[in-house]
Amino acid sequence: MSDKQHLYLVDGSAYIFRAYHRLPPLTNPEGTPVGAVYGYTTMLWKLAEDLDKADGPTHLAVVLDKSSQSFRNEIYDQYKANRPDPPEDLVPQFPLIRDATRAFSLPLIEEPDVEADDMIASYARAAASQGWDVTIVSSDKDLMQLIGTSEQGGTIDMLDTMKSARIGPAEVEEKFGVGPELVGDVLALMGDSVDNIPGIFGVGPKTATKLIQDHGSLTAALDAAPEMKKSKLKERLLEHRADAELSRILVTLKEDCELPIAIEDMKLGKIPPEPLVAFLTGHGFTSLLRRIDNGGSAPGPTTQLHPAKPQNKGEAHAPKGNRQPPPEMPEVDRKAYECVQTVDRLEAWIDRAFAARLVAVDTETSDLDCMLCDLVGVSLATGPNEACYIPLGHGSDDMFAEKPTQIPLDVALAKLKPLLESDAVLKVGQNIKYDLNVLARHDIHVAPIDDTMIVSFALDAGRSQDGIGGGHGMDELAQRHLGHTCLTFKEVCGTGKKAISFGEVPLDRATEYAAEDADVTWRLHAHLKPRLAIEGGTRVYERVDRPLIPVVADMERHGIHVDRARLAGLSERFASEITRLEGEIHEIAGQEFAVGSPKQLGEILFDKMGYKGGKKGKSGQYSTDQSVLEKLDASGAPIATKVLEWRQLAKLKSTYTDALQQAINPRTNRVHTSYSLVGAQTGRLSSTDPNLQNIPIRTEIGREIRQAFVAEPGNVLLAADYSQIELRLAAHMADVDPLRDAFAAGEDIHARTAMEMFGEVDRDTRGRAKTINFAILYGISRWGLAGRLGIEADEAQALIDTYFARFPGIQRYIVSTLESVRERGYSETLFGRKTWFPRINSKNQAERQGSERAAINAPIQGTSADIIKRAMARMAPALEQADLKPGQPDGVRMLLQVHDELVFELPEDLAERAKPVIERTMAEAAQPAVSLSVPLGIDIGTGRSWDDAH
DNA sequence: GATGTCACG
DNA sequence: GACGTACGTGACATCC
Repeated sequence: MSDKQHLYLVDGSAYIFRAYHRLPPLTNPEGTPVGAVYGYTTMLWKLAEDLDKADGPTHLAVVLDKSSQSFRNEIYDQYKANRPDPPEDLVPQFPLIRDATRAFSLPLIEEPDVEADDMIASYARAAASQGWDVTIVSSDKDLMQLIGTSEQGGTIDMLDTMKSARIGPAEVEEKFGVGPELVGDVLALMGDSVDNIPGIFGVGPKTATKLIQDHGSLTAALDAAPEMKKSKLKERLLEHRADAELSRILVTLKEDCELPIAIEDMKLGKIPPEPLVAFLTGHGFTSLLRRIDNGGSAPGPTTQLHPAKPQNKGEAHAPKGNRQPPPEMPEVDRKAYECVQTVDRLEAWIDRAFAARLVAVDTETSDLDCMLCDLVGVSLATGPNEACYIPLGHGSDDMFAEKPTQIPLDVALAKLKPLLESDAVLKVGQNIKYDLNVLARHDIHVAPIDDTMIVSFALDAGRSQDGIGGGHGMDELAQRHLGHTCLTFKEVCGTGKKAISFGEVPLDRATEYAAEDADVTWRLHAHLKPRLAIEGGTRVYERVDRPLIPVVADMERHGIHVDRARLAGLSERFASEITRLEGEIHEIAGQEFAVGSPKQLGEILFDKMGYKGGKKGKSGQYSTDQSVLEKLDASGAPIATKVLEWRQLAKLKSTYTDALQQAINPRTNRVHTSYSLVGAQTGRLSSTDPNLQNIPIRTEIGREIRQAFVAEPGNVLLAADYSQIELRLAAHMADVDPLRDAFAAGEDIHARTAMEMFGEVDRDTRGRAKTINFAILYGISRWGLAGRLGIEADEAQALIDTYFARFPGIQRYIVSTLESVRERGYSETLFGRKTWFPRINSKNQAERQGSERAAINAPIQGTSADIIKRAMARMAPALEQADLKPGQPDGVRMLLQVHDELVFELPEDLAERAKPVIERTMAEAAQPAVSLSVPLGIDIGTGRSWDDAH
């Protein structure tokens, strides 16, 4: 083996297009494609393995196209203009190519304004002129011009990895009939329809080769044209000479590009295993992963094949992952932003976004409620400080006030629509569900999308202890990851009574705020998205959460019908009952007071009336909650009964019957909740404004509120819920055979537990068994269980011991889960969703134990959330396949999700056909990613109202 | 804005 | 020896 340096330059962009077409379409069940990425990964692997071989690389770099625009577009505006959009399922793979390259710790070259071919040419020439050998990993014919040997003895050849073929001067001669130095001349005559290089019309490879062979060069061939005998070819050569000369320039590679990384720095060494393992795991590339684990061959000559153990054992409360140094980007410069006020400038920005293939988008509106607001402006960003704001609805309502210059709303939206809907351009937003809804109301259906808030959640759920949006809000992310303080909405719009709507903000100020939001979103995406692959978040993000965003947006936008008159009737009834009870309470107490004030009530009950059992909390206030009042009630305190009744009615009236009437949207006449995808650390959704996930059901009087949720005439509501899903998952995850058998046999699970625990089943033992089953899911303590069952702590401990003895898997699950969380800092669901527990090793016992209980529960609650989310993402395709017209006025529509339940509205006559489709989609939602050892049971029903559907 | 309470899974 | 006692949410009323 000689000690000659050998540089390999990988043409990554060209590779993935070929890999996409050549490889089987590897996709996961949700259809997230990874075929090309897989091909690319195996290719890098193979190259790295060749390190010590003769002719193998000593140095290696990957070159990618930065954007689809280059200096050639300035020479010829039609350059590559005919190029079709990349296939829809290739687009999401582009960023993953970068992730893969980083996972191999390989240098990555991406330069604006030139193409990958130019960078390859420049590096190849530079290396060869130092006497290095160069291999270009590509089969692109344009690059064949470079093949040959330099004066310094460095050879340049090519390697087609798909055909395992070396391409040297002989192969070029065979293909083109001329040597590499004349390939450019042949190409200039031929043209290229894909790149839209004109060439000479009617001249193909055969003719082009012959002309160059005969005349020795392009110029000579063109010069000889007048002398040729009369023919079609002669005419064409004369007529299109200029085209050929332009083409010659276009196919010429720029060989003097600035080299951003020195070739010496491309030295290929041992591939560090950690990021690679993380990447392979994250994408489920298990066959490659096994090659590392089997003591084998991480690519490259490795001395240490296994990933190092994390160094921060026992320090999980001090995570480092989300405190990375900011990436290399210029400081945010608000003066760099453009306010777009003409169609020309708008078109320029749209072109720029198409060229970049990725654009951050943000909408500004008149109100936080995306179903009530008006669109006020749109901002776009294509890079750091490359951002603009397009005002569309600025100016006060005063008709005499002068409005600022703005592109008319309909004109601007018509221009933006093709960009926002183009498969070839990824739209990135921070909480993009909001923008999806705003734009959908203007008939713009934004896709494909990425969401920095959801990416942050997939990476860092639970890491932040408090803060609006659970620590995934933009201002917070900007501060944490970019070290940047955003302009706040309050700074721009003011606060309180003096607050103005965004449409009243002067344009210069509005531009600074709005364009900054898009700019910061772009930066956050660049920073956070690569972490997904490195840290194993890709699976849950790509397969669970990302596909859900448009699904949930649709549910929000459609809303649900509530019967206003019925709610008003209930409000009236409750009001008079409340008044009556209040009078009776005051009479018993012997004075008037605010029944709704726990402070006053506590003083009345325990000080004035002298009841026993008053317990003061740390705020020095008596507790008067339900359990306290029930005890008083049982010991014969009539006032406690009345207060309990009063509390129930006051709650139902204020929170439901009054508030829901207010929540009816006057435009749609329906109630539109807003779901948060980052609201619960476990991965559950949460629902706000109004919360439709806590509509009463447990009491008779509460269920009357459910009766006000109704279908439109001719339709019915369908409710489908997972039966005991968390217990089923616990049985599976903890390997509890008796529970699994009971579920498999369709038994009453609490009765079975009672039998195992107490040896007999009756109302009492079944009820206690049910309490214990739930206690298990929540992380049990003897005192907690004792309180719930009204027994002593040592009796409760005895029950817990019995439970563990009967179901030994449970204890193993608890111990191993806690061990893992203490060591790694996070828990994981069956689908790989992480929840971090920064206080799991806290010295404060209460804090630590609280984290432990949450950590025991999170994998179960989170897996349940993953499963129903997968069902939701698959629901529309499943209904479509069954011809149930999802989303259409005469079809089936999903309206609500309540953790283990989905609510649909559909024409009455579709109900019987819809039921099995919905049931199957929900029951099979874990598959094929996860194979459960218990069946998932679904209860399903229909009715005019939500109550009737149960 | 914090606290207490209670609606849901 | 004290701590505070089941997991995950959101809305409302009161009070400071």
